[in-house]
Amino acid sequence: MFTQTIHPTVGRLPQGMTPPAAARGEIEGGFGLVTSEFTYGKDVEIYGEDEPAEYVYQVIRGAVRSYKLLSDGRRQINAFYLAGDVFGLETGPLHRLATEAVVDTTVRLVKRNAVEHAATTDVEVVRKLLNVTARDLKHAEDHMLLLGRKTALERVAAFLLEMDRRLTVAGLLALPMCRRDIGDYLGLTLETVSRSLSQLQEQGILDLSGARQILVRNRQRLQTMNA
Amino acid sequence: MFTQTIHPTVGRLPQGMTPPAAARGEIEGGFGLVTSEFTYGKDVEIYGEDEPAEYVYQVIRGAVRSYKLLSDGRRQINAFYLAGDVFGLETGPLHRLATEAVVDTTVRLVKRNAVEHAATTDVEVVRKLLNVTARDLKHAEDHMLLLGRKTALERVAAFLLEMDRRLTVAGLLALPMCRRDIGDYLGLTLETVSRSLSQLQEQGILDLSGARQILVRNRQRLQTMNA
DNA sequence: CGTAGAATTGAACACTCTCAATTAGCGTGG
DNA sequence: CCACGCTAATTGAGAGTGTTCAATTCTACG
Repeated sequence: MFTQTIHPTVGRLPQGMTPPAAARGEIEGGFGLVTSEFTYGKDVEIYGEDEPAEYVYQVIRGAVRSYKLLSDGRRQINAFYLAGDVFGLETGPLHRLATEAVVDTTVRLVKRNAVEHAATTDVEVVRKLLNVTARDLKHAEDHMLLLGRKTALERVAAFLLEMDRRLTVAGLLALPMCRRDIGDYLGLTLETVSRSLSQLQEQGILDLSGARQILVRNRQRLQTMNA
Repeated sequence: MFTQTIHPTVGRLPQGMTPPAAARGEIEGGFGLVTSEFTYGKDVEIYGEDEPAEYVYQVIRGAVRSYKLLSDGRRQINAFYLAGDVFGLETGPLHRLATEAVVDTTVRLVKRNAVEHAATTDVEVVRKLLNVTARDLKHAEDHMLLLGRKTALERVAAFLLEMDRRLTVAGLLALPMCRRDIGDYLGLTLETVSRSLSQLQEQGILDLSGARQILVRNRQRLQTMNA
């Protein structure tokens, strides 16, 4: 067995522990560097805020949330990373956000200094890093508009459209995250998220077949709600 | 006279009009490319959302707001760019946000395709682009926490600390933007911004000598409010 | 000075939050 | 396979923060 599941009680990758190097591949399909795979259990921290950035990650299977905390525990989730997404890339020495596995999640890792090294000589590598960062920035810009200016219903509609686009399989949207995660992503409470979803169901726009199994019946009306 | 002020009624840089090439310099102190200067009058649009990205800009003097609009006019200001800041850099073909001069503002411009060209061969240039983008992303991440999870008072405190850091001269903070701009930056109404400032003044943390002339009396208490 | 836009302040309202109770869903073990 | 138990999700009622609308004051500038 090449990958390893760390359970919540175990915590994250211990100091000095190297992920198994048996699995090799490429981040973003082309850094041409040695990579490893690693599996994190549900709710396990991958790295903490202000922790040294030692790896760059790519989600192979599962989902990851990145977030910041205030001193009293208020949390803002900046992004959910799903299969294929690259995360954990930094230009400075530290991670500016913490990340956790939303569900059991397998990631591919590349040593950060390997990427750094490649980036000093290869223009294409730096351009890839720029593209990854620019994608995150675009997402952040859209999300600021949502957080600063949209109503609860508009936020939930936007969330559903984003997730619909990113992880709908066979017409069914299977959310990996709980209502609290959604609330912390949208700047709402979990109750408001729940009420908004119920409201969308009453209006016949959705079908909730189980709290996390969503069928989008009227994509167009969701889009118009998105202002 | 090498620079030109366009007044609000005139609008922005007209189609096909090239900024005067008389002034030369460098963006970020080192792209080594030919640049021009241009001056925009107060409230004049520099570029619109989804407009082709033809230039990269650097503020020489003044202040710029970048923002997104919803269809009904709600506005979210993502950032204020002040003297020295680079803005308008895109990896795609279009600007994803609109920008306007907050006050009469002089900018340095570089043709985007000149930057693009330099970036195909010179690793250092791409690294600079990456650094600029990463700085914007870090700002956006911090701002998402503010918009999603902070109270009105915490937002205003954070805003004052940011502006204090970036443009206090001789102990006095001279804001270039109006209350509505601040509100649209912080996800609040202008009235709430005004009330929060009054409240900070009552508590003796600030001294408002004129609505836009602020003396920060107790920086530390502002920092603790910032949670 | 006079005027127009900007900022402040007040009062009532609304949207979202908080707190609480109930229901649903899911994994575990008998 | 079903029952149990725990967590997640829903729903309700009341409270609160920030908004809206309106009036007044301030300030910058012609």
